[in-house]
Amino acid sequence: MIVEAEAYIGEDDPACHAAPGPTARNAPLYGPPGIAYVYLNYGMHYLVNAVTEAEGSPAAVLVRALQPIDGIDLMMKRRKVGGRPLQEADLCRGPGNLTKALGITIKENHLDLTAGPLSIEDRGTTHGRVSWGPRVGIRKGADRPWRCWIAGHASVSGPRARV
DNA sequence: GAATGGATTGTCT
DNA sequence: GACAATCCATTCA
Repeated sequence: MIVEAEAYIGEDDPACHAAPGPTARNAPLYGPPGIAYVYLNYGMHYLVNAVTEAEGSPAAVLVRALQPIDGIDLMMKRRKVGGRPLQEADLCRGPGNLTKALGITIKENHLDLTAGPLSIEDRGTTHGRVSWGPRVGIRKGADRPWRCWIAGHASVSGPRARV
């Protein structure tokens, strides 16, 4: 279950990967909505986006955190680094962690999110109140309040619990 | 052809 | 609270 996400909308958004215009890397953003856009950042973390449609502009939603529901054993195995115990709520806490827990790599780029092994579905329910605020971890365009998360949820990323 | 910086995380002090 | 790890697309010469 997705508990945290950020929107990156259009070439006007300096933090959006589409800001420099169409390139080989951000090509999925210019394709049809409902497609996964995966890329590697900081040389070590894969981040997964859902390509959306925003009045004709290239746009995507970055999936930042999930609450694990199924396959927790497998996630534990993938995330396990040291011998330290791993909290269930931490398995998919943060955009880099969740791709690791789900085994998402660059191979999942451009996958159809409406079908197939990697998909997102609307279950029509929200577990808690949704808060909105500024996006995390970016330098440009940090003023846009395009991050949303479930208030107080244990799997929401960030240095401190946000409400 | 070479340099630069980023939508992060875990570890160390 | 600060910093290293590490790769690829873009930018500059």
